[in-house]
Amino acid sequence: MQDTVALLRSAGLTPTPQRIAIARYIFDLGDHPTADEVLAAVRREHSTISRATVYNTLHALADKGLVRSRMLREGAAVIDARPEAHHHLIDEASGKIFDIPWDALKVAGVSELNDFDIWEYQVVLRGRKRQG
Amino acid sequence: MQDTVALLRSAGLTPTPQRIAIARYIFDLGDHPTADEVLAAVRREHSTISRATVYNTLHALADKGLVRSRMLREGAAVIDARPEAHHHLIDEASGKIFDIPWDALKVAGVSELNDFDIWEYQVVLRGRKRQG
DNA sequence: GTTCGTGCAAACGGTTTGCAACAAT
DNA sequence: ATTGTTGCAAACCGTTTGCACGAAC
Repeated sequence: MQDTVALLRSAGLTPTPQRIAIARYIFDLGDHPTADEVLAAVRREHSTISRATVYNTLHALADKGLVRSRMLREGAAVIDARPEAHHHLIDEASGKIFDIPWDALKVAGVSELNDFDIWEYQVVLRGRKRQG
Repeated sequence: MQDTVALLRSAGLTPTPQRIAIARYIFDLGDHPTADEVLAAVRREHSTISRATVYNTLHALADKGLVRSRMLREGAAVIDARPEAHHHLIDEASGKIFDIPWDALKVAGVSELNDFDIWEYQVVLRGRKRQG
């Protein structure tokens, strides 16, 4: 909605109808769609939108730090609507990716890796959602 | 060498010259090459080896649990010569991937993720090797 | 002679690029 | 007029697949 327009504008991106639709889909969904899923979803409103525009917009959003591209699925990158640090759990039964809040896990020992300057890390977990 | 032949045989894979060369390269290197890097390296000895054979062998080795394919590089999977649990540090200056021993980091809170059965996790760190 | 492995080529899927048309300033 | 955005098509790259040849038991 207007939030999305303002968000795009404040990031220095002209809020075109296509970009608004892409951004709205990504941020409303809050999930981890692939570029193709974004394309398919936005095609419902904008039947003529092209793959190139989707990739252009995703790159622009990533450059501005509004989203992040993450390699959590085989074959395709996924768009992460939350650029702040958090962990990821991959449900290997459904393929779904769940965000795990940063504070839900504590990693000890990072500062002892003295050979490296670490500026980011995350835990990637694989498992299955419990039935019930 | 003979170790590699024995390794392949004990995994139920006929030790052909190509497979020996591929396995030897992967395990001697101990690094995280892409399939294409394996191909290029093995081409030095076996100039006629094909991409298909490399992929076939990598899949076979992965099926037998001798290596793992990991999504740690953009665009291409990398071969991990160590199937046992450990963490990974990606040097964003060189692109190199370093193994971090399992015991070097402690992750607390995994067992409190009650909605999921977790059967594997790792920490993925990004940073840069300190000069010196 | 059946099985398995190899090599070639084509296909495939995700992503990138070049370019012409078009909008907005 | 310049700048930035879109859409199309082609290219590109990593990976997979189909198939015929050849080696091994």
